[in-house]
Amino acid sequence: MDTKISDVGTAATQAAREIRRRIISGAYPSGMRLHQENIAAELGVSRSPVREAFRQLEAEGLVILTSQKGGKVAPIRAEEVVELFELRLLIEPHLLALAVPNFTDADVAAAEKIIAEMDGIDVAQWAEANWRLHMAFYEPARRPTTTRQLERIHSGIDRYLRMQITLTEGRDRAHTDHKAILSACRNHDAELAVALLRSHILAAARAFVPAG
Amino acid sequence: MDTKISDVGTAATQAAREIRRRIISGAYPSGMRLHQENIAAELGVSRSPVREAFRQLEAEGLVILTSQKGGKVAPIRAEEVVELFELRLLIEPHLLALAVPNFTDADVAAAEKIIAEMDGIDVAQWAEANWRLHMAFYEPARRPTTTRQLERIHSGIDRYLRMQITLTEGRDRAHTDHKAILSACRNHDAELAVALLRSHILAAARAFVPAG
DNA sequence: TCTCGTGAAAATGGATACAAAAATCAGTGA
DNA sequence: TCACTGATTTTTGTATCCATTTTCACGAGA
Repeated sequence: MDTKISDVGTAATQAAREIRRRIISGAYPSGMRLHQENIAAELGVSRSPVREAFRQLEAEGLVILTSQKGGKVAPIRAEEVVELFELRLLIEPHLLALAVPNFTDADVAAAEKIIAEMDGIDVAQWAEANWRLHMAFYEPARRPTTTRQLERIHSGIDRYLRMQITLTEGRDRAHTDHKAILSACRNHDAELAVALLRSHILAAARAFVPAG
Repeated sequence: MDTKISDVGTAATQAAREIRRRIISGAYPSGMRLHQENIAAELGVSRSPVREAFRQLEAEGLVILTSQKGGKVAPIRAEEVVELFELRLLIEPHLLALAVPNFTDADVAAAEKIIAEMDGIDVAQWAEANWRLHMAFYEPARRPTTTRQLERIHSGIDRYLRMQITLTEGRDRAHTDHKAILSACRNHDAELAVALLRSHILAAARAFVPAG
Protein backbone atom coordinates (compact mmCIF):
# COMPACT_ATOMS: atom_id res chain seq x y z
CA MET A 1 0.00 0.00 0.00
CA ASP A 2 1.30 3.44 -0.77
CA THR A 3 1.09 6.26 1.68
CA LYS A 4 -1.73 8.55 0.66
CA ILE A 5 -0.60 12.03 1.41
CA SER A 6 -4.10 13.35 1.40
CA ASP A 7 -7.21 11.29 0.97
CA VAL A 8 -9.38 13.87 -0.66
CA GLY A 9 -12.32 11.52 -0.56
CA THR A 10 -15.11 11.13 -3.04
CA ALA A 11 -16.69 13.95 -4.96
CA ALA A 12 -19.66 13.86 -2.62
CA THR A 13 -17.39 14.25 0.41
CA GLN A 14 -15.53 17.14 -1.15
CA ALA A 15 -18.76 18.76 -2.24
CA ALA A 16 -20.10 18.52 1.30
CA ARG A 17 -16.91 20.06 2.66
CA GLU A 18 -16.97 22.91 0.22
CA ILE A 19 -20.67 23.67 0.56
CA ARG A 20 -20.34 23.52 4.34
CA ARG A 21 -17.45 25.94 4.16
CA ARG A 22 -19.46 28.30 2.03
CA ILE A 23 -22.42 28.19 4.37
CA ILE A 24 -20.35 28.72 7.49
CA SER A 25 -18.31 31.48 5.91
CA GLY A 26 -21.46 33.23 4.79
CA ALA A 27 -20.72 32.90 1.09
CA TYR A 28 -24.05 31.10 0.95
CA PRO A 29 -26.16 33.33 3.16
CA SER A 30 -28.88 32.17 5.47
CA GLY A 31 -32.01 31.18 3.57
CA MET A 32 -30.35 31.09 0.18
CA ARG A 33 -31.85 28.73 -2.33
CA LEU A 34 -29.44 25.90 -3.17
CA HIS A 35 -29.63 25.12 -6.83
CA GLN A 36 -28.40 21.63 -7.61
CA GLU A 37 -27.36 22.32 -11.15
CA ASN A 38 -25.60 25.58 -10.44
CA ILE A 39 -23.66 24.23 -7.49
CA ALA A 40 -22.77 21.10 -9.42
CA ALA A 41 -21.42 23.27 -12.20
CA GLU A 42 -19.48 25.47 -9.79
CA LEU A 43 -17.86 22.44 -8.23
CA GLY A 44 -17.30 20.76 -11.55
CA VAL A 45 -19.28 17.62 -10.77
CA SER A 46 -22.69 16.26 -11.62
CA ARG A 47 -25.79 16.57 -9.51
CA SER A 48 -25.45 13.15 -7.88
CA PRO A 49 -22.64 14.00 -5.46
CA VAL A 50 -24.22 17.38 -4.80
CA ARG A 51 -27.47 15.73 -3.79
CA GLU A 52 -25.60 13.42 -1.43
CA ALA A 53 -23.81 16.39 0.08
CA PHE A 54 -27.17 18.08 0.65
CA ARG A 55 -28.41 15.09 2.61
CA GLN A 56 -25.36 15.11 4.79
CA LEU A 57 -25.57 18.84 5.42
CA GLU A 58 -29.25 18.53 6.21
CA ALA A 59 -28.43 16.02 8.93
CA GLU A 60 -25.87 18.51 10.22
CA GLY A 61 -28.54 21.17 10.44
CA LEU A 62 -26.98 23.49 7.88
CA VAL A 63 -29.42 22.82 5.06
CA ILE A 64 -33.16 22.40 4.86
CA LEU A 65 -34.54 20.05 2.24
CA THR A 66 -38.15 20.15 1.22
CA SER A 67 -39.70 17.39 -0.79
CA GLN A 68 -39.93 18.29 -4.46
CA LYS A 69 -38.78 21.81 -3.75
CA GLY A 70 -35.09 21.41 -3.16
CA GLY A 71 -32.75 22.81 -0.60
CA LYS A 72 -31.94 26.08 1.05
CA VAL A 73 -29.44 27.26 3.61
CA ALA A 74 -30.99 26.72 7.02
CA PRO A 75 -32.03 30.09 8.39
CA ILE A 76 -30.60 30.79 11.80
CA ARG A 77 -32.94 32.07 14.40
CA ALA A 78 -31.71 33.84 17.50
CA GLU A 79 -33.44 31.33 19.77
CA GLU A 80 -31.50 28.58 18.10
CA VAL A 81 -28.21 30.30 18.81
CA VAL A 82 -29.25 30.66 22.43
CA GLU A 83 -29.80 26.93 22.58
CA LEU A 84 -26.47 26.22 20.99
CA PHE A 85 -24.71 28.39 23.56
CA GLU A 86 -26.61 26.61 26.33
CA LEU A 87 -25.30 23.34 24.97
CA ARG A 88 -21.76 24.68 24.82
CA LEU A 89 -22.12 25.73 28.45
CA LEU A 90 -23.11 22.20 29.36
CA ILE A 91 -20.67 20.24 27.28
CA GLU A 92 -17.45 22.25 27.25
CA PRO A 93 -17.07 22.52 31.03
CA HIS A 94 -17.86 18.82 31.25
CA LEU A 95 -15.08 18.02 28.80
CA LEU A 96 -12.63 20.36 30.45
CA ALA A 97 -13.27 18.85 33.87
CA LEU A 98 -12.48 15.46 32.41
CA ALA A 99 -9.44 16.77 30.58
CA VAL A 100 -7.68 18.64 33.35
CA PRO A 101 -6.52 15.61 35.35
CA ASN A 102 -5.01 14.16 32.19
CA PHE A 103 -3.16 17.27 31.08
CA THR A 104 0.45 16.58 30.18
CA ASP A 105 3.29 18.94 29.35
CA ALA A 106 2.80 18.05 25.71
CA ASP A 107 -0.85 19.08 25.91
CA VAL A 108 0.13 22.39 27.48
CA ALA A 109 2.76 22.95 24.81
CA ALA A 110 0.27 22.21 22.04
CA ALA A 111 -2.17 24.74 23.47
CA GLU A 112 0.56 27.33 23.91
CA LYS A 113 1.55 26.88 20.31
CA ILE A 114 -1.96 27.66 19.15
CA ILE A 115 -2.19 30.66 21.45
CA ALA A 116 1.03 31.97 19.96
CA GLU A 117 -0.31 31.51 16.46
CA MET A 118 -3.34 33.57 17.33
CA ASP A 119 -1.35 36.71 17.87
CA GLY A 120 -1.90 39.15 15.05
CA ILE A 121 -3.75 36.85 12.71
CA ASP A 122 -6.64 37.90 10.51
CA VAL A 123 -10.20 37.54 11.73
CA ALA A 124 -11.25 34.47 9.77
CA GLN A 125 -8.18 32.51 10.77
CA TRP A 126 -8.45 33.71 14.33
CA ALA A 127 -11.90 32.17 14.67
CA GLU A 128 -10.60 28.90 13.29
CA ALA A 129 -7.57 28.90 15.60
CA ASN A 130 -9.75 29.84 18.53
CA TRP A 131 -11.80 26.74 17.99
CA ARG A 132 -8.72 24.59 17.51
CA LEU A 133 -7.56 25.85 20.88
CA HIS A 134 -10.79 24.90 22.56
CA MET A 135 -10.47 21.46 21.04
CA ALA A 136 -6.90 21.24 22.31
CA PHE A 137 -8.21 21.94 25.80
CA TYR A 138 -10.62 19.02 25.57
CA GLU A 139 -8.42 16.56 23.74
CA PRO A 140 -6.98 15.02 26.93
CA ALA A 141 -10.51 14.10 27.99
CA ARG A 142 -10.51 11.47 25.26
CA ARG A 143 -14.16 11.82 24.40
CA PRO A 144 -14.34 11.51 20.63
CA THR A 145 -18.10 11.11 20.40
CA THR A 146 -18.80 14.04 22.67
CA THR A 147 -16.30 16.12 20.75
CA ARG A 148 -18.04 15.28 17.52
CA GLN A 149 -21.36 16.49 18.87
CA LEU A 150 -19.68 19.65 20.08
CA GLU A 151 -18.17 20.27 16.66
CA ARG A 152 -21.60 20.24 15.15
CA ILE A 153 -22.96 22.61 17.76
CA HIS A 154 -20.08 24.93 17.16
CA SER A 155 -20.52 25.00 13.41
CA GLY A 156 -24.05 26.22 13.96
CA ILE A 157 -22.82 29.06 16.10
CA ASP A 158 -19.82 29.90 14.00
CA ARG A 159 -21.94 30.69 11.01
CA TYR A 160 -23.98 33.12 13.05
CA LEU A 161 -20.87 34.57 14.58
CA ARG A 162 -19.28 35.50 11.30
CA MET A 163 -22.54 36.80 10.02
CA GLN A 164 -22.64 39.26 12.86
CA ILE A 165 -19.38 41.11 13.19
CA THR A 166 -15.82 41.75 13.68
CA LEU A 167 -14.86 39.52 16.51
CA THR A 168 -12.04 41.91 17.19
CA GLU A 169 -13.75 43.46 20.14
CA GLY A 170 -13.64 40.24 22.11
CA ARG A 171 -10.16 39.20 21.16
CA ASP A 172 -8.29 40.75 24.04
CA ARG A 173 -10.70 39.36 26.55
CA ALA A 174 -10.49 35.96 24.89
CA HIS A 175 -6.72 36.07 24.93
CA THR A 176 -6.49 36.63 28.68
CA ASP A 177 -9.19 34.03 29.25
CA HIS A 178 -7.32 31.46 27.22
CA LYS A 179 -4.09 32.03 29.06
CA ALA A 180 -5.82 31.82 32.43
CA ILE A 181 -7.60 28.60 31.49
CA LEU A 182 -4.42 27.04 30.23
CA SER A 183 -2.64 28.02 33.41
CA ALA A 184 -5.32 26.32 35.49
CA CYS A 185 -4.98 23.23 33.32
CA ARG A 186 -1.25 23.21 33.81
CA ASN A 187 -1.81 23.27 37.58
CA HIS A 188 -4.47 20.57 37.35
CA ASP A 189 -6.98 22.88 38.96
CA ALA A 190 -10.18 21.61 37.39
CA GLU A 191 -12.39 23.70 39.62
CA LEU A 192 -10.82 26.94 38.49
CA ALA A 193 -10.44 25.93 34.87
CA VAL A 194 -14.11 25.10 34.58
CA ALA A 195 -15.18 28.33 36.26
CA LEU A 196 -13.00 30.34 33.90
CA LEU A 197 -14.28 28.45 30.87
CA ARG A 198 -17.88 29.03 31.86
CA SER A 199 -17.44 32.76 32.09
CA HIS A 200 -15.43 32.69 28.87
CA ILE A 201 -18.29 31.06 27.01
CA LEU A 202 -20.83 33.30 28.69
CA ALA A 203 -18.89 36.34 27.55
CA ALA A 204 -18.98 35.06 23.99
CA ALA A 205 -22.68 34.36 24.28
CA ARG A 206 -23.41 37.86 25.60
CA ALA A 207 -21.47 39.41 22.77
CA PHE A 208 -23.76 37.85 20.18
CA VAL A 209 -27.05 37.41 21.90
CA PRO A 210 -27.85 40.83 23.28
CA ALA A 211 -30.95 39.68 25.11
CA GLY A 212 -29.23 36.57 26.47
CA MET B 1 -54.04 24.18 0.49
CA ASP B 2 -55.20 20.71 1.42
CA THR B 3 -54.23 18.99 4.62
CA LYS B 4 -51.68 16.33 3.90
CA ILE B 5 -52.58 13.40 6.07
CA SER B 6 -49.14 11.92 5.79
CA ASP B 7 -46.26 13.35 3.84
CA VAL B 8 -44.37 10.17 3.12
CA GLY B 9 -41.59 12.18 1.57
CA THR B 10 -39.24 11.20 -1.19
CA ALA B 11 -37.88 7.73 -1.74
CA ALA B 12 -34.57 8.81 -0.22
CA THR B 13 -36.33 10.02 2.92
CA GLN B 14 -38.30 6.83 3.26
CA ALA B 15 -35.22 4.75 2.60
CA ALA B 16 -33.35 6.60 5.34
CA ARG B 17 -36.23 6.06 7.74
CA GLU B 18 -36.46 2.37 7.00
CA ILE B 19 -32.73 1.71 7.11
CA ARG B 20 -32.49 3.69 10.33
CA ARG B 21 -35.26 1.59 11.80
CA ARG B 22 -33.53 -1.59 10.77
CA ILE B 23 -30.25 -0.50 12.29
CA ILE B 24 -31.80 0.64 15.55
CA SER B 25 -33.99 -2.46 15.83
CA GLY B 26 -30.98 -4.65 15.25
CA ALA B 27 -32.29 -6.12 12.00
CA TYR B 28 -29.08 -4.78 10.50
CA PRO B 29 -26.58 -5.74 13.16
CA SER B 30 -23.57 -3.73 14.19
CA GLY B 31 -20.80 -3.93 11.63
CA MET B 32 -22.97 -5.39 8.90
CA ARG B 33 -21.96 -4.60 5.37
CA LEU B 34 -24.55 -2.42 3.67
CA HIS B 35 -24.95 -3.46 0.10
CA GLN B 36 -26.41 -0.74 -2.08
CA GLU B 37 -27.96 -3.00 -4.66
CA ASN B 38 -29.46 -5.46 -2.18
CA ILE B 39 -30.97 -2.76 -0.02
CA ALA B 40 -32.26 -0.93 -3.05
CA ALA B 41 -33.95 -4.12 -4.20
CA GLU B 42 -35.42 -4.80 -0.76
CA LEU B 43 -36.89 -1.32 -0.64
CA GLY B 44 -38.02 -1.43 -4.23
CA VAL B 45 -36.04 1.61 -5.36
CA SER B 46 -32.86 2.27 -7.27
CA ARG B 47 -29.45 2.85 -5.76
CA SER B 48 -29.64 6.64 -5.98
CA PRO B 49 -32.00 7.23 -3.06
CA VAL B 50 -30.24 4.51 -1.09
CA ARG B 51 -26.93 6.29 -1.52
CA GLU B 52 -28.49 9.52 -0.30
CA ALA B 53 -29.93 7.72 2.69
CA PHE B 54 -26.47 6.36 3.50
CA ARG B 55 -25.04 9.88 3.58
CA GLN B 56 -27.74 11.02 5.93
CA LEU B 57 -27.30 8.06 8.23
CA GLU B 58 -23.57 8.54 8.22
CA ALA B 59 -24.03 12.08 9.49
CA GLU B 60 -26.29 10.64 12.18
CA GLY B 61 -23.53 8.30 13.24
CA LEU B 62 -25.38 5.10 12.38
CA VAL B 63 -23.43 4.22 9.26
CA ILE B 64 -19.77 4.34 8.32
CA LEU B 65 -18.90 5.09 4.72
CA THR B 66 -15.48 4.36 3.34
CA SER B 67 -14.35 5.77 0.06
CA GLN B 68 -14.65 3.20 -2.72
CA LYS B 69 -15.56 0.50 -0.24
CA GLY B 70 -19.11 1.29 0.63
CA GLY B 71 -21.01 1.38 3.87
CA LYS B 72 -21.45 -0.67 6.97
CA VAL B 73 -23.47 -0.35 10.12
CA ALA B 74 -21.42 1.69 12.58
CA PRO B 75 -20.07 -0.66 15.21
CA ILE B 76 -20.90 0.42 18.71
CA ARG B 77 -18.10 0.42 21.21
CA ALA B 78 -18.77 0.37 24.92
CA GLU B 79 -16.81 3.59 25.44
CA GLU B 80 -19.08 5.30 22.98
CA VAL B 81 -22.15 4.25 24.92
CA VAL B 82 -20.56 5.61 28.08
CA GLU B 83 -20.14 8.93 26.35
CA LEU B 84 -23.70 8.93 25.14
CA PHE B 85 -24.97 8.31 28.65
CA GLU B 86 -22.73 11.11 29.93
CA LEU B 87 -24.35 13.38 27.41
CA ARG B 88 -27.81 12.28 28.45
CA LEU B 89 -26.86 13.06 32.04
CA LEU B 90 -25.88 16.55 31.02
CA ILE B 91 -28.69 17.38 28.65
CA GLU B 92 -31.79 15.73 30.07
CA PRO B 93 -31.57 17.29 33.54
CA HIS B 94 -30.90 20.62 31.86
CA LEU B 95 -34.05 20.27 29.78
CA LEU B 96 -36.14 19.09 32.68
CA ALA B 97 -35.03 22.00 34.84
CA LEU B 98 -36.18 24.35 32.11
CA ALA B 99 -39.41 22.43 31.59
CA VAL B 100 -40.66 22.16 35.16
CA PRO B 101 -41.61 25.82 35.63
CA ASN B 102 -43.66 25.65 32.44
CA PHE B 103 -45.52 22.45 33.22
CA THR B 104 -49.25 22.79 32.64
CA ASP B 105 -52.08 20.43 33.46
CA ALA B 106 -52.18 19.46 29.81
CA ASP B 107 -48.51 18.50 29.91
CA VAL B 108 -49.13 16.37 32.99
CA ALA B 109 -52.10 14.72 31.33
CA ALA B 110 -50.07 13.96 28.20
CA ALA B 111 -47.36 12.31 30.27
CA GLU B 112 -49.89 10.34 32.28
CA LYS B 113 -51.43 9.07 29.09
CA ILE B 114 -48.09 7.71 27.92
CA ILE B 115 -47.42 6.14 31.29
CA ALA B 116 -50.78 4.43 31.11
CA GLU B 117 -49.99 3.12 27.63
CA MET B 118 -46.79 1.61 28.89
CA ASP B 119 -48.56 -0.83 31.14
CA GLY B 120 -48.36 -4.33 29.77
CA ILE B 121 -46.96 -3.46 26.37
CA ASP B 122 -44.40 -5.54 24.52
CA VAL B 123 -40.73 -4.80 24.88
CA ALA B 124 -40.10 -3.05 21.59
CA GLN B 125 -43.06 -0.74 21.99
CA TRP B 126 -42.20 -0.12 25.61
CA ALA B 127 -38.80 1.26 24.64
CA GLU B 128 -40.43 3.54 22.12
CA ALA B 129 -43.07 4.74 24.58
CA ASN B 130 -40.43 5.22 27.24
CA TRP B 131 -38.61 7.62 24.99
CA ARG B 132 -41.80 9.41 24.04
CA LEU B 133 -42.40 9.92 27.75
CA HIS B 134 -38.97 11.44 28.25
CA MET B 135 -39.67 13.75 25.37
CA ALA B 136 -43.01 14.69 26.90
CA PHE B 137 -41.16 15.67 30.06
CA TYR B 138 -38.92 18.03 28.12
CA GLU B 139 -41.46 19.42 25.72
CA PRO B 140 -42.48 22.34 27.98
CA ALA B 141 -38.85 23.52 27.92
CA ARG B 142 -39.38 24.55 24.30
CA ARG B 143 -35.89 23.69 23.17
CA PRO B 144 -36.31 22.17 19.72
CA THR B 145 -32.65 22.27 18.75
CA THR B 146 -31.50 20.73 22.00
CA THR B 147 -34.18 18.10 21.70
CA ARG B 148 -32.99 17.24 18.24
CA GLN B 149 -29.45 16.68 19.47
CA LEU B 150 -30.79 14.55 22.27
CA GLU B 151 -32.78 12.45 19.83
CA ARG B 152 -29.63 11.61 17.97
CA ILE B 153 -27.81 10.73 21.16
CA HIS B 154 -30.65 8.51 22.16
CA SER B 155 -30.79 6.65 18.89
CA GLY B 156 -27.17 5.68 19.40
CA ILE B 157 -27.95 4.25 22.81
CA ASP B 158 -31.22 2.67 21.84
CA ARG B 159 -29.58 0.47 19.30
CA TYR B 160 -27.14 -0.80 21.91
CA LEU B 161 -29.91 -1.22 24.41
CA ARG B 162 -31.94 -3.54 22.25
CA MET B 163 -28.88 -5.42 21.26
CA GLN B 164 -28.25 -6.21 24.86
CA ILE B 165 -31.32 -7.56 26.52
CA THR B 166 -34.74 -7.79 27.72
CA LEU B 167 -35.34 -4.47 29.28
CA THR B 168 -37.93 -6.16 31.43
CA GLU B 169 -35.69 -6.18 34.44
CA GLY B 170 -35.62 -2.39 34.66
CA ARG B 171 -39.26 -1.80 33.87
CA ASP B 172 -40.61 -1.74 37.39
CA ARG B 173 -37.90 0.56 38.54
CA ALA B 174 -38.49 2.79 35.53
CA HIS B 175 -42.21 2.86 36.18
CA THR B 176 -41.84 4.14 39.75
CA ASP B 177 -39.19 6.61 38.60
CA HIS B 178 -41.43 7.98 35.91
CA LYS B 179 -44.34 8.49 38.26
CA ALA B 180 -42.12 10.18 40.84
CA ILE B 181 -40.63 12.50 38.24
CA LEU B 182 -44.03 13.40 36.88
CA SER B 183 -45.26 14.12 40.39
CA ALA B 184 -42.37 16.48 40.98
CA CYS B 185 -43.15 18.19 37.69
CA ARG B 186 -46.77 18.61 38.68
CA ASN B 187 -45.63 20.29 41.91
CA HIS B 188 -43.16 22.45 40.01
CA ASP B 189 -40.33 21.10 42.13
CA ALA B 190 -37.47 21.34 39.67
CA GLU B 191 -34.84 20.49 42.26
CA LEU B 192 -36.45 17.15 43.05
CA ALA B 193 -37.41 16.33 39.48
CA VAL B 194 -33.86 16.80 38.28
CA ALA B 195 -32.43 14.71 41.10
CA LEU B 196 -34.85 11.91 40.33
CA LEU B 197 -34.13 12.08 36.63
CA ARG B 198 -30.40 11.91 37.19
CA SER B 199 -30.66 8.75 39.22
CA HIS B 200 -33.15 7.37 36.70
CA ILE B 201 -30.66 7.81 33.87
CA LEU B 202 -27.80 6.54 36.01
CA ALA B 203 -29.77 3.39 36.74
CA ALA B 204 -30.29 2.83 33.04
CA ALA B 205 -26.62 3.44 32.41
CA ARG B 206 -25.55 0.97 35.08
CA ALA B 207 -27.83 -1.68 33.64
CA PHE B 208 -26.03 -1.59 30.31
CA VAL B 209 -22.54 -0.49 31.11
CA PRO B 210 -21.40 -2.91 33.79
CA ALA B 211 -18.12 -1.13 34.39
CA GLY B 212 -19.78 2.29 34.41
C1' DT C 1 1.42 -26.39 1.56
C1' DC C 2 1.87 -21.71 1.41
C1' DT C 3 2.56 -17.40 -1.13
C1' DC C 4 2.12 -14.38 -4.64
C1' DG C 5 0.17 -12.85 -9.08
C1' DT C 6 -3.36 -12.54 -12.31
C1' DG C 7 -7.78 -11.97 -14.09
C1' DA C 8 -12.71 -12.32 -13.85
C1' DA C 9 -16.68 -10.85 -11.27
C1' DA C 10 -18.79 -7.63 -8.45
C1' DA C 11 -19.41 -3.30 -6.23
C1' DT C 12 -18.86 1.50 -5.86
C1' DG C 13 -18.89 6.43 -7.58
C1' DG C 14 -20.37 9.54 -10.87
C1' DA C 15 -22.70 11.07 -15.14
C1' DT C 16 -26.56 10.98 -17.86
C1' DA C 17 -31.41 10.16 -19.21
C1' DC C 18 -36.06 10.48 -18.21
C1' DA C 19 -40.50 11.27 -15.70
C1' DA C 20 -43.00 14.09 -12.59
C1' DA C 21 -43.66 18.04 -9.89
C1' DA C 22 -43.21 23.03 -9.31
C1' DA C 23 -42.49 27.59 -10.95
C1' DT C 24 -43.01 30.92 -14.45
C1' DC C 25 -45.32 33.46 -17.72
C1' DA C 26 -48.58 34.85 -21.31
C1' DG C 27 -53.04 35.60 -22.28
C1' DT C 28 -57.95 36.03 -21.21
C1' DG C 29 -61.76 37.81 -18.93
C1' DA C 30 -63.91 40.54 -15.62
C1' DT D 1 -55.76 46.84 -13.31
C1' DC D 2 -56.04 42.47 -11.37
C1' DA D 3 -57.07 37.62 -10.82
C1' DC D 4 -57.24 33.35 -12.84
C1' DT D 5 -55.96 29.70 -16.13
C1' DG D 6 -53.38 26.89 -18.96
C1' DA D 7 -49.18 26.12 -21.46
C1' DT D 8 -44.19 26.33 -21.19
C1' DT D 9 -40.00 26.06 -18.80
C1' DT D 10 -37.39 24.89 -15.01
C1' DT D 11 -36.05 21.94 -11.44
C1' DT D 12 -36.29 18.14 -8.77
C1' DG D 13 -36.21 13.00 -7.97
C1' DT D 14 -35.19 8.52 -9.64
C1' DA D 15 -33.51 5.07 -12.78
C1' DT D 16 -30.07 3.63 -15.70
C1' DC D 17 -25.52 3.54 -17.72
C1' DC D 18 -20.48 3.65 -17.70
C1' DA D 19 -15.79 3.84 -15.73
C1' DT D 20 -12.90 2.67 -11.95
C1' DT D 21 -11.75 0.19 -8.02
C1' DT D 22 -11.99 -3.59 -5.08
C1' DT D 23 -12.64 -8.34 -4.07
C1' DC D 24 -11.98 -12.97 -4.62
C1' DA D 25 -10.94 -17.24 -6.60
C1' DC D 26 -7.78 -19.80 -9.07
C1' DG D 27 -3.37 -21.42 -10.36
C1' DA D 28 1.77 -21.27 -10.91
C1' DG D 29 5.90 -21.60 -8.49
C1' DA D 30 8.92 -22.03 -4.45
